[in-house]
Amino acid sequence: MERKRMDCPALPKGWKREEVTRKSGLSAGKSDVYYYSPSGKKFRSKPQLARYLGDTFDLSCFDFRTGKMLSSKVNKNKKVASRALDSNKKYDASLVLPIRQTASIFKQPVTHVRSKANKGSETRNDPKSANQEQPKQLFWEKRLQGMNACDIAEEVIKNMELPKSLEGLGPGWNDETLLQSIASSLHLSNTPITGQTTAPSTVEKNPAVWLNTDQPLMKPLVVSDEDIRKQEERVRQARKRLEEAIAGKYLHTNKHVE
DNA sequence: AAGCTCGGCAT
DNA sequence: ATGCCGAGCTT
Repeated sequence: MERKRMDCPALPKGWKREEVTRKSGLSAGKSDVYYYSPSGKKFRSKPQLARYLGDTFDLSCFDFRTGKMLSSKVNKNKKVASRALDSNKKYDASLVLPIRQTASIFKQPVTHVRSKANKGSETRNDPKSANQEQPKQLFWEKRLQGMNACDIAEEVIKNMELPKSLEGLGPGWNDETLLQSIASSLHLSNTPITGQTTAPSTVEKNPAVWLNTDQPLMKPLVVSDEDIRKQEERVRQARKRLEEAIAGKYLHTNKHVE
C-alpha cells in the first residue's frame, strides 16, 4: 500500500498526512493515519496533535482520519442544556448561531426595555421600535470565529480572498474576522459600508467611545471608479462562463470558479 | 535507540 | 465500530 506523505491543505502550510494500511494480523485491511509537522515530527492521534499546536490552530472542526475540516464538528463541545436533554426532539447544535435567530435582513427587535419607570410595559415586536437602534456588543463579531460555511457534503468552504486594500481593526483581527464582520454589516445594515472613521489607534484605546457598531471592523476604504469597472468586468466574465457551462460546452471545467 | 506495526482497551 | 496509545518487533 501507498506510504506517501501528502500535503494536508486543512492544516497550516508544511504539514503532511500519511495513511498506512495494516497488512497483517486481525486488523489487516484497516488503516492508520499519521501527520507530520513541517519539522518532521510524527503525530498519531488528534489529542497529540492538539497538544502540540495549542492555541496556534483550532482543530475543533478537523477530522483526523480524513484530514479535512468538517462543519459537523462545529459546536460539538458546546451544549444547550434544556434542549439537548429533550431526547424526543431532533436537535442540531451546529445550527444555532450566537446571534438572534430571526430573519436578519429586516430589523426585528425582540424586546425593547425603555426604562425602569414603566416596568411591565416593555414593547415586544412593536413595529414602532423596529427602526430604533439595537444595542450591539462591542466586537460581537468575535463570536463568529471558527464558524464556516459548508457545502452539502459538510466540507468547509474556503473563505474567499479579500482585496488587500481591506484592512481590519480591533483586538486581534485577521482575515477571517474581517470577512465575517463585513458580511455581517452588509446583512444587518442598510447604510453604505465605509468602515470605521476613527483612527484605529483611538478605537483600540477606547472602543466603547469610538467604535461605530454599524460599521464593520475595518479601516475606511475608498472604492474607485477603476475598482468598480474591474468588478463589473469580473461579473461579466463569470456570467459568460456560466452561460457556456449551462449550454453544456464545458461540463467539466468547474476548476476555475471564482 | 528510534521507528514501525498491530493489539486491545476505552469510548 | 474506531480512536488512541502501549509495547513488541524491526531497523
